Amino acid sequence: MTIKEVCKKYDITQDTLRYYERVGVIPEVSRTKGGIRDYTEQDIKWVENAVCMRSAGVPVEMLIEYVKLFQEGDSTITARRDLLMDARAEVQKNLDKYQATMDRLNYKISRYEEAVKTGVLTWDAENIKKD
Amino acid sequence: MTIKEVCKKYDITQDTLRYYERVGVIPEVSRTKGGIRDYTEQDIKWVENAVCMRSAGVPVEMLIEYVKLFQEGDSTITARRDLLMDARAEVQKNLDKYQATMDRLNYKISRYEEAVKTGVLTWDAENIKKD
DNA sequence: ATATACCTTGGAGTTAACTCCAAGTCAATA
DNA sequence: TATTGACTTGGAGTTAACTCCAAGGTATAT
Repeated sequence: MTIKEVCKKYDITQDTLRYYERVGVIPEVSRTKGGIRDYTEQDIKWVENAVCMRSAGVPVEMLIEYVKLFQEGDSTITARRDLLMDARAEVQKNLDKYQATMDRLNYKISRYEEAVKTGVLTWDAENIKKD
Repeated sequence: MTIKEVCKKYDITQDTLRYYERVGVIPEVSRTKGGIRDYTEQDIKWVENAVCMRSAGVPVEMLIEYVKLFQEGDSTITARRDLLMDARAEVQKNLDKYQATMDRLNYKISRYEEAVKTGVLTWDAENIKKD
């Protein structure tokens, strides 16, 4: 698979994909004789993983560390597990924050829907913040 | 309430709080005769809102726009509602991504837990990716 | 074979959101 | 009242994660 196809598949730019490879967010990708990237299934799995992790804010630094450990072989299995658990804790923390923000936005929007109908913006006694 | 107290309450730095005020993420904060910030309940509500929204990745630019509209008065109520709905859609999209990443991490970690016990890292037929 | 489009690399530039700094002012305490 | 610590401003610097660029190689269509 060419870089163009992979980029389209995951909706990222070629620059981003080359950058990921350059810094080690994904292992080195296989090439044609001419030196042009030709992604294997394996390569694509790594890309998919990177895109997913990045979309949840897992730092590039952490993905690099994971790939490095992976390439060192089975002796790093516990280290990799620990890294994944750290990442998970971080993602969960953010998930909770995002949920809290959704709750706040839903409340505010419900007040605004009301205001658009009645022409008056009101808040519960608890929330005398008027914003 | 002093800037120090507000920062402690929301676990942010004074620089960040002054920056928020400077660029308009929150409205101008009230001052003592000496010109020192003295946050009112209202001011603090704005800070709380900003911190919450930022923690879910709502861009500074969007918060600035909201404050601007708010200060223009009731004629901007529908515009503010629309802005909030845009923000909500964005937060929801990210929430979904975070959840997808949690699922992936949970699966990987379960495989690693197994590997730590048995010494062998295995994957389902579907997931022959070995990472 | 030659033009066209796409690919390569290394390195420089950009963006958002802080974060730090210098020079000076304010306030609480000995 | 003098000193100490916290506060003020405007502006410069930093960081993470891309994003762009130039010079050149590769591959496909005429």
